[in-house]
Amino acid sequence: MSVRVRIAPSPTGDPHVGTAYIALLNYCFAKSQGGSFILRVEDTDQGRCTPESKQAIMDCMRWLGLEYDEGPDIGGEHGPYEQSQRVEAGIYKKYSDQLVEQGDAYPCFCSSEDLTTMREAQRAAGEPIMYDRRCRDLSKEEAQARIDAGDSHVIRMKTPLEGEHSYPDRLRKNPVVKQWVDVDDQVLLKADGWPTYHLAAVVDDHLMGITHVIRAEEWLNSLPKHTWLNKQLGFEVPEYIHVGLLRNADKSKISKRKNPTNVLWYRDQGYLPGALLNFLCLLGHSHPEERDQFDLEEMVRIFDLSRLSVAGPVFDMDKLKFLQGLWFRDLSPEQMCAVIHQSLDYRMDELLPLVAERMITGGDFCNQADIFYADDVRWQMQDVIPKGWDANQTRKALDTTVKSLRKLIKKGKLEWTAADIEKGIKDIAEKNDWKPKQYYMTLRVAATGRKDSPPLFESLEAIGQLKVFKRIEALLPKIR
RNA sequence: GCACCCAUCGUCUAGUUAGGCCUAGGACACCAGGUUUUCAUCCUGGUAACAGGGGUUCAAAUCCCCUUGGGUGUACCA
Repeated sequence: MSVRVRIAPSPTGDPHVGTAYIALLNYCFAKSQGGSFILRVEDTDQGRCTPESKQAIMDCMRWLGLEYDEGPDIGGEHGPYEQSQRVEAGIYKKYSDQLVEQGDAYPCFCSSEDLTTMREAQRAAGEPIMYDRRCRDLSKEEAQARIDAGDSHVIRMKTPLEGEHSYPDRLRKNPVVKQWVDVDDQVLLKADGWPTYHLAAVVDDHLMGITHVIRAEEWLNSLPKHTWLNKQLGFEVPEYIHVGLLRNADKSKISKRKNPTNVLWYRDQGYLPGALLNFLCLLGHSHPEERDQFDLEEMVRIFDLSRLSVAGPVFDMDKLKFLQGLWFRDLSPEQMCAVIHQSLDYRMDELLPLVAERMITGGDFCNQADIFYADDVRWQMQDVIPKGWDANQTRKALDTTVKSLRKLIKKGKLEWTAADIEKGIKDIAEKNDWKPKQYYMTLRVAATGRKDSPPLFESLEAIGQLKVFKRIEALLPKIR
């Protein structure tokens, strides 16, 4: 039987670098086995999924060169490849009904308030937090009566109450063992009639003939639910393989607060897809001859699941930059030229309005726009410390700014847009009684390295939250 | 809280599946030197790790146990 794998992202927000990572591993595995790589969009969360995000995921895959053999926009024998369309076809409902009929699932009428109360009580009592199964043993008649009466309900899986689930994940030394008592009666069908991930993924993997599921470690805990669902539905269980999560430098799960996680950011910033892929491949995997630089074709050639490590690797931008440098300098002048044009194009609509009035010739764009691309900023200390302020005052102002803005972002009170940034910074200025003349100048110089730059708040937005903070924090210890 | 996963230089890793070839190799970063009008590239060299404790064994980074540390999950999100 030929290998079939899939990448199943949820189109909420920007295409994530973690998705690209898992996609790469699946792609390499499939291609190294002569198999197929499939894109399936899991848009069953009606509140959060957007068509723009779906499009961005497909653009992102194409940009990376991870061409899928079947997917939403190219079709295939097992379509549709968007779960929203499959919901309409009644696919999930059918299997949910089957489980209920078999006695492997049941309707649950608990409201979200009921559940919150229940969880709070469990937390207070120091008990495990999971559904207490109060609807599990409702009689068929009673349940049917409530459904007929139009009571809002979900369908939950009726997990085994005893025994253990053991699974030999091939990346791990020992089988992964979990007691059934620790497994929750997971919701399969929501009150709106749409499936949750668990049902949808298992059903679609089966229907699409998926043989191997290479996914992130965050799914490991729900593995018993998935193997169980497969079995109760009479499906052949695909092989599940769980790989380590990408991490921030502090080892927490990678997040956009601490790393650029939007793949399109790398594209717009002028990174080469090959370099990004090369870097991603080196996380968790290694070349048998310990080589560092190699392309997708080579990755497919050397890819070997037994060479995949399980520990979650730290996403190290320094290494990415090193590889990107190697890749870029390998380009012919013609290729470089094309890449430069393209990366300029990606951001031209955004950046040109900012710098246009300061330009005299076309070439001036480079002089003005460097602040948006640079990784390292060099400051003249006499520019950093404005007239009327001393080193301490300057340091304090910059430090306070970063801390305050970070706090606002964390609380969800600040989106990284010019308007929000302006509001945040004006508040800080007022609170501390700092005059814009000095305060804005020191911010401008700290963030851009220059006294002459486009409007402050728009510039900060365009430079990006991560770079702004990074630059200021790099500057702080140098102020004296 | 409860459950599960993981553990070699600061980081990515080789070595672990088949214990000896490991006085633990490579790469990034960092430091020093060389090339370069400068910077970068490039070249040379250096600092730096088997988390701790018990076993098993003639022999353990490699196998087992405990501790510690880190991570994830615990949603009508995926």
